[in-house]
Amino acid sequence: MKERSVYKLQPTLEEAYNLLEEDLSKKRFIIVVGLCRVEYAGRASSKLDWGERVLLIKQDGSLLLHRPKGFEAVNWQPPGSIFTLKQEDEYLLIKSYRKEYRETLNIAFKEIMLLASIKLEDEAEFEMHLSEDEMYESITLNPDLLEPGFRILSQQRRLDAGVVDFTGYDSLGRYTIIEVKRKTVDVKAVKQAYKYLTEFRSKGASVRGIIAAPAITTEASRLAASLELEFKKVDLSRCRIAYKRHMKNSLLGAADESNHKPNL
Amino acid sequence: MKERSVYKLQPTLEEAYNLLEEDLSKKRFIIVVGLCRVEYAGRASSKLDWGERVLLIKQDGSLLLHRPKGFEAVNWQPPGSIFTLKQEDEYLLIKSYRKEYRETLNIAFKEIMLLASIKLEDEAEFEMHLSEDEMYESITLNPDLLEPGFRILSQQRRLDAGVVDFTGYDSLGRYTIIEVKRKTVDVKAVKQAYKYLTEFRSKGASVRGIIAAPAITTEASRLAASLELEFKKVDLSRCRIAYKRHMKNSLLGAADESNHKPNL
DNA sequence: CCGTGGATCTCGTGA
DNA sequence: TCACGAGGTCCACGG
Repeated sequence: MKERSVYKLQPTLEEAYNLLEEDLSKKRFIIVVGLCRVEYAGRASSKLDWGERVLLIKQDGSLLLHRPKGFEAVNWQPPGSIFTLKQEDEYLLIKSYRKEYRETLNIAFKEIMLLASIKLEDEAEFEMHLSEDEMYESITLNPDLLEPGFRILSQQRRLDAGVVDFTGYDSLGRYTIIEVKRKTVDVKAVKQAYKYLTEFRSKGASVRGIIAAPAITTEASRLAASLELEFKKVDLSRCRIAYKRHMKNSLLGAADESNHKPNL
Repeated sequence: MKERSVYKLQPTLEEAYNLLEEDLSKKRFIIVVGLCRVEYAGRASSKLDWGERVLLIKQDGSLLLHRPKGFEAVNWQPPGSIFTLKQEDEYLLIKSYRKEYRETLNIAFKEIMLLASIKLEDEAEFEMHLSEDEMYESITLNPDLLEPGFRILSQQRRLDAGVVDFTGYDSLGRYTIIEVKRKTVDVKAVKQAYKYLTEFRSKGASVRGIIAAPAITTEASRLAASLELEFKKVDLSRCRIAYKRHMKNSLLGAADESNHKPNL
């Protein structure tokens, strides 16, 4: 462990103060579990009375305070905030200040059950698949995912009403515009697609309109039908396969790069 | 501490397995610091190779995995997800499954530096001031915050295009609709407000349109001007004062209720 | 259950 | 730096 980590159970507030001071300057990942009270002021303001919580302070100056329940942190500070420590009466005060919004977060600890600080190493690259971009990409590479025989004319074509994802001809040669959504289509998405369709038709074009997505809500489906917009179910796992096949092939072409490792 | 918490430094994976099994069944707040690899599949899918991270598992089944940097968790699971443990080869596998979206999150630990689990108690109520609701409330209580002499006719009135925050008459007796935003108005907000205005005017009414907010972007300002929508700057601190005054007064009137405490 | 809008949203991208 | 749009957004509230 060689100085990389410090753990302390039930430290006194003074011990905690001294440890935290070093942790913050050494920019370690800090975990504090204890009884605290919180005040926030900035874009809004909040108060939270005494309770047992888990505080995370990261090496980049981000802060998260978690209550025993719920996905979201109850109070936080994004990266880059500045910390100051104070010992006051019976409390250990951790103050965090964020310049951009002039936001302050004050946490007063009355009792600390655990203080841990560690220098963490994590250079891995986070790979997210099937973002909206990649869904488009997989369709571009394989328009049959939309409809057998579909030929793409344009992508991300700008209109007055916005940007339409695809235009092209279907297997019967009909001019078609396609709006792609990665997730369940709601009425909002249908209305947007209808705007595009209207814009084309107002220019006198005979256009077929398609919304392509993995799913659609019942109400959106009803609206789409009444607007003569077709819904096409797109299978995400098929997109995934098409995309991976593409990545693999393009990686083969750039195999030299795939062997690179960071120097660290 | 009486069984309330368990801390273990550098546990073997087998020790960790046994401890985690009990922690999960006892629904303790769990903190794991260690070297892990992550895979997620559900609405999207992601992969994260080996690295040192901090895992939080809460008593309500929410999960957060944090890297050494950044505000956001790299992977997560909202409350209610279900966990299973497995020991496989050299790894301790923590699986989390979320029914709603059929999402799975698999975390494989190769080494654990710290395992802590605690039964946390936190019954405090989180008080947030100056949410959008409270901004409305303060304006309702004191319409002069918008414009001296303004009289409110309706609040949150439903239209086809959405819900308009206020309608009423200004000091000159002109029928006016008001859209309130708690933060900087952007073009999107202006367009929305314009929809409301259009709906009223399409019914033949002569209507004045106002957007009230603490600030407006330059472009939104330009758009508002061209659409004949007025921007009214609302001072948040004045809202705050008005709101607090109201809360104080209403608390005086409901003093008996303020003494209630939950039975727990 | 779906649908809508807000958030101390955060975070990227582009002008 | 500002403005705008996306997010595995999450979350609360309405119908």
